[in-house]
Amino acid sequence: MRSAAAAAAPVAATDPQLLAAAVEAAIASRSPRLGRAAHARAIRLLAPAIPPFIRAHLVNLYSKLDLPGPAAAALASDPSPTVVSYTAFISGAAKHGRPAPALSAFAAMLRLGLRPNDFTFPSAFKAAAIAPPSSAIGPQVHSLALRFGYLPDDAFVSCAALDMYFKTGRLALARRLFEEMPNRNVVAWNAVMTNALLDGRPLETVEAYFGLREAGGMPNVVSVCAFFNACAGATYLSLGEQFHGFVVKCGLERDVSVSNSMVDFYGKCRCVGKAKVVFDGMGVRNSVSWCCMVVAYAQNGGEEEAFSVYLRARRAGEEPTDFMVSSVLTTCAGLLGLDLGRALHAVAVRSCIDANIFVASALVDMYGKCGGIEDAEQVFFEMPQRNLVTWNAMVGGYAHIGDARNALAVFDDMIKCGETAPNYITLVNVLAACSRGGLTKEGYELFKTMNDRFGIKPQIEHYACVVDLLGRAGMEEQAYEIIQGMPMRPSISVWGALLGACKMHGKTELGKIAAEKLFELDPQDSGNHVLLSNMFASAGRWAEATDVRKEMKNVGIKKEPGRSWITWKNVVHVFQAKDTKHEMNNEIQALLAKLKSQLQAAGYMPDTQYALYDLEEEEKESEVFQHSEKLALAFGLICIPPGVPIRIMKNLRICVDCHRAFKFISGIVGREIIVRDNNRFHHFKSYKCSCKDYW
DNA sequence: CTAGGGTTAG
Repeated sequence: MRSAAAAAAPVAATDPQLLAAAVEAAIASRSPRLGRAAHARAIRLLAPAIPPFIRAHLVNLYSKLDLPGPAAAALASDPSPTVVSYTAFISGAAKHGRPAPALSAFAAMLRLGLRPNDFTFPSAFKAAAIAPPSSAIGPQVHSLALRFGYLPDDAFVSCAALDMYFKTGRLALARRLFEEMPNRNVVAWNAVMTNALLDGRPLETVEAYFGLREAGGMPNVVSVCAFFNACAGATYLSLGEQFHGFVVKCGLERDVSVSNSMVDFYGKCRCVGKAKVVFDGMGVRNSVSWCCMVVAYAQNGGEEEAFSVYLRARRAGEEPTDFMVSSVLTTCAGLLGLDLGRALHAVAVRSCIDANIFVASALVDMYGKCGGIEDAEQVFFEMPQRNLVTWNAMVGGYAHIGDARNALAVFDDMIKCGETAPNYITLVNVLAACSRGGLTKEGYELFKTMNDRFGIKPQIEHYACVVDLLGRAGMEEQAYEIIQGMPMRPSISVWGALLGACKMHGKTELGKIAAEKLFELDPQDSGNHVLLSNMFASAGRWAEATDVRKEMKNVGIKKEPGRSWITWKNVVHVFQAKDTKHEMNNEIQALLAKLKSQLQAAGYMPDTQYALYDLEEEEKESEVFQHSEKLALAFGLICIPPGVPIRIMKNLRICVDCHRAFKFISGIVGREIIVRDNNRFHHFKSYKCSCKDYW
């Protein structure tokens, strides 16, 4: 901020030194506006005789601020450009990911007979490293550097060449250059370490580090970051912990980037506590530090903590960056916090980062997961560019609400557009959409042809989807055959899908088989036991239902209590079945009684098949009328004004009777009701649900 | 006045 103020201060004299200082300040402020002002001042005060070094300053100014047009104009308007102006231009263009202008400027200076120096070559290599790898530009720059005598002796030039060979995928050439380097410094080792990381070979990063140490070298900040990064990627927890000790001894942990990479490392190794210790101990933090801490919580099930770290960052004066907003949005998706997500969308718009592809994709994902499909569509259709993750998020959004038609349509668009090939996640989402939307034939066809059409072999998740798909449609036996023909061991989700289907269609015997497999794979899970017990109960096989319950008790498995919650005026109201503790219990009970008679008048019959024990019908009826989701709905109907959709969350699947009742209630009282359970969304409107009773 | 290797996200 100080530098911005300096740049804004008027330059009174035509003193070139003062002007140069103003240009430096404009660069530091990273503000194109101040940069243009500095340029205008230079032209006004010094034209027509601008000293050569000021011209180089101006080229540098525009290049550093990433204003390619003005930078090129400033260079072109210079009657006698120097190596320095050209190098500044090349450097800026390379830094901002514009290899083409950088390399053509390099060619232009050669044509003018200007001799590239030891500053020029590193920037030229940097540009060559990000040029299309098919072009042979990198080796050409290499031979020039040889001819001008900067290779192999100049350390800066050779390190830049090394990095270029790695980044353009010429591994053999890179390794040979590395072997032949006479001055193999830390930066050379770092280039090996970081490029191994980029190519997904963390073990090689660690090995290169030990190579550096054996050669008697000392790691610097970059080496340390790369090492932690490798440990994070490969979850080498104890190696990273040992390294942490060493880093502290060297005093390198005082560097912000090093500490950031430690926070990230501990987070990725599922040690949020240790991440927090590092974060709390940091004397200086930057926006990346806050972001690493948010991500550490978010990726370890600490959505609330992640969000509160974000709020702390904002209070500490951090601007919301694209990194931060996209990270926090995933926590909103996890919390199902549509309101929080909307608020973040507004933040993104205000900070002009809502079109960033990461942010926009995160928005599509968040809206899709939080039940705001129209908002997801709007973001999706308005974004300037899309990539694989964006498409997957949109298809996934449709899958969540079971809109198979639109999921298939978007998938079709993706294929037709031809820029992005689908991956296995895309196909999981499409199959899941078909399954939930009841497009059995289309889904099954896609499953059978996905390898031929897209070169994606069905993996375990695809099998789980297709078992679900067939199972929901009442083809449990066919699903079972597919399971038996699987080339890999069926997972929990595969057997779970079969069990769910058997429960849905009362295929008790096959369900028993699936349940037993599940008990083997995950003996502590309560959900499967409950499902099997309920299945016996609905078949009237009460003795077996009770046996399963007893077994659960013996093994010490507790059923997770069903909970539903609803947010009203920023307060979360949580309900459990038969809950009477809520402050508005009397009003809730009164409304439920009234609804019950309205429902019966409308032709609703309670579905008591899943009431847990062998009770008399009437008792079962009152039992299902105290389910947590019904209590939450009654509360919502009392508090939330007409016209506003009522959004309810549940930690387990919505119960069959509640589902039936909600359809009636949505029609009787003319309200939109949206239930998000642990499986999917249900949109109730005018006696119907978006799932078409197929879930 | 110009230079190499770097931390965070969907």
